[in-house]
Formats: sequence, structure tokens, C-alpha cells
Amino acid sequence: MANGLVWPAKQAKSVYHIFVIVTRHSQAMSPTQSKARDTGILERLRTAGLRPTRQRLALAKLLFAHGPRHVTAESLFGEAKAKRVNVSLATVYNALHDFTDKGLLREISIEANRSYFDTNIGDHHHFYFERTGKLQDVALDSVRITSLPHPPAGEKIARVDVIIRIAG
Amino acid sequence: MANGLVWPAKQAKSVYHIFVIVTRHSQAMSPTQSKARDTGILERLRTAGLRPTRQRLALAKLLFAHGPRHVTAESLFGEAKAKRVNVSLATVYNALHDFTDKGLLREISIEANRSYFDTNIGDHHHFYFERTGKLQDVALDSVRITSLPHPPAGEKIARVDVIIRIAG
DNA sequence: TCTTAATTTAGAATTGTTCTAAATAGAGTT
DNA sequence: AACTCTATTTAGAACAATTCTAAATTAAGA
Repeated sequence: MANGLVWPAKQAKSVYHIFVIVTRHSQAMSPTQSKARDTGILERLRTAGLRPTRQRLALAKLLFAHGPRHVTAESLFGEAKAKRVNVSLATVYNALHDFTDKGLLREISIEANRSYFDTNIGDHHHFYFERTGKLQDVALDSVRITSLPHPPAGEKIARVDVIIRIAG
Repeated sequence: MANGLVWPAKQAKSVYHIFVIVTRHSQAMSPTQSKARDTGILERLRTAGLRPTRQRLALAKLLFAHGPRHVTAESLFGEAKAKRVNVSLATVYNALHDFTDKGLLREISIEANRSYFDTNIGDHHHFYFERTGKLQDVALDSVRITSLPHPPAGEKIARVDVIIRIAG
């Protein structure tokens, strides 16, 4: 279900071949690797066409340094404050949107009135725990979808989101 | 994918049997059937344990009289105003939530910052047109899911939502 | 260093939704 | 019908998440 995939026009019931896209995520590093990691993040911003400002670097480090995460603007802002990273809330919003536009993050709509951003940009799905409001990644291949409806003529499927809601 | 369904504990790859639940929706009626329809809606509110007030009746008529619909609070409020139905915005919100709590509507989260309500309460999925923000029902059996991950121990799957996003 | 445009920021504004407290209106007595 | 009791409605205030604005700052290249 890669972005922009078009469904064949007249096929009634096919088996769709689904490929796992491995998302790039920094692993935990030794202190000596720390500068390398920072340059990695800096490079990543630059290649995405985003000026690596102090704020964006700090937020990107929070987001990408330790494996897949799901954040909201407020949660990331809180984390930044706790770590004495000086950024305004507006900048957190700007950065989340800029990162999303450039494909570094993916936005997820689960709850009305709150946007979640996922650092895992590969195709995958989610458990959503209604009790706690937390998300958990579900590997793409653990949900097997063997048929999908055709989109209306001329339309393209951008993405198929599967949200497995865990009772509250 | 009925509500509260518990996945069998140790089964690795089963085919899930999915049943279509036909949702009850009034059909277009001749003028002579109009009173019958109104009493139908009135009865429906009463059985749900909701006092059939003037406002709730009017809103229910807008919602249920003409086949499956997707509304937001604002869109329903606007429609009511256009039809000279006197209700306050707060009442629209109250009614949508009351109807949802009593199982007459289902709430859908697609976009951050906006709740959609669906008059089709049977299990089904959705196309979401990013360009227009509109929703379209997708029959349950046109999406075949042949495997799902197990929820964490002790947790129950409340529902599986599939949203097929049509590129904007 | 200088210039320029991108970015950040505080705070105001906006949007969608919920809350509050007073007024109204069903529904069941009498 | 009048009376009572509680649910419902309502306007407007309050709230939460997000976006906007316009001025200050900063990255990046000449």
C-alpha cells in the first residue's frame, strides 16, 4: 500500500502483494557515536530541504534518536521543556508540520481534537488503546488484507489505514 | 468485527468470518406515509431511551430520513438552519452525542479537529476523499482481512477501522 | 561582514467543542 | 387541565488545540 498506488481497474478479487518498507531509525549509540548521530540528523534535515536550525535539530533529536514514537504537539513540547530545550509551542507545531510535509513524519488521526505524529513513516498499522489514548505500531504483514474495493474511477488510493481499537 | 469480539488466544493465522449487518434506514416515502415515518423516528428515539423532543425529532428526521449519511456538528447545524429548524448548536452537539451513546449513530475520527458522525451503524469501512473531506461507505465484505495481530494479553478488540484514503 | 530570505516567537485570533446556569418543556400524577 | 418533577434546551462563557500575525532572530551565501 505504498503511496500513490493505483488499483487495477476491472479486477474483481485479487490478492494484493504487500511489501514491507523498513523505516530508518537511529539505534542507541555509544557516546563516541553521538556526534555522528547529530550529523546524521542534520544531514537528514538538509536532504529533506529543511534548514537545520537549533530548534529543528533539537526536536528532531527528541523524535528520531530512540526508535519509533508517537507524539502530539503538546507531548513533544512538554518533553522539550523538561529537557530544557528552548522552543516555543508554535515552533513545535511548525516543525511537526514541516517534518510531515517532507516525509520525515506521518500524521495519524485517531481522536477528534488531537493530532498524533508517528516517527515510523513505513507502511504499518496501529493498535489504539481507548483507555489510555496510546498508540502502538502493528507490523504491516500482521494484517493481511486480501481484497479491497476499487476506488471511484480515476481516483488513487493514497493509503489504507487500519486502526485496531482496544476497548476502553 | 462486532463490538467486544475477543480474538482466540493462541491461533496464529485463521480466516475470520465476517458478517454483514444490514443497517436500518428509512426509504423515501410517499406523502401519505410521512406520518408513519415520523412515528417511526419517534418510536426509535423512545426505544433508545431518549425523550422525543421537538429538537431531537427534527434532527433525527434530518439524519435518518434519507439513507446513510455522514455529518459533522457544524454541517448538521447548518442544514437545520437552512430548513428553518430551530435548534441551538449546543443541542446539535448534545443530540449527536446522545444518539451515539444510544447506538443510533457512530462516531468516526478521520481528521484531527472535526468529528464525523455516521448514520450507518452496521460494521463497514470508509473511503476518505482528502481533497473534499467527504466520506463514503465501503461495504464490510469488500475489504477482506484474513489475519490480524493478537491484542496484548487480556485486551479486547473493540473494533477494526479501515480507512481508504483517496489522494488529495 | 553584509544581505536576504527563512525561521522563530509571543501573543492574538480562530476553530471546534464542552460547560454553566437559567429557562423551557415532556411525562406522569392529581 | 393544573401541578410537579426532572430531562432537555439554550445563550453565552469557557476551554483546548491549533493557526495566524507581525516583529525579531538567524542561517547561508555573496
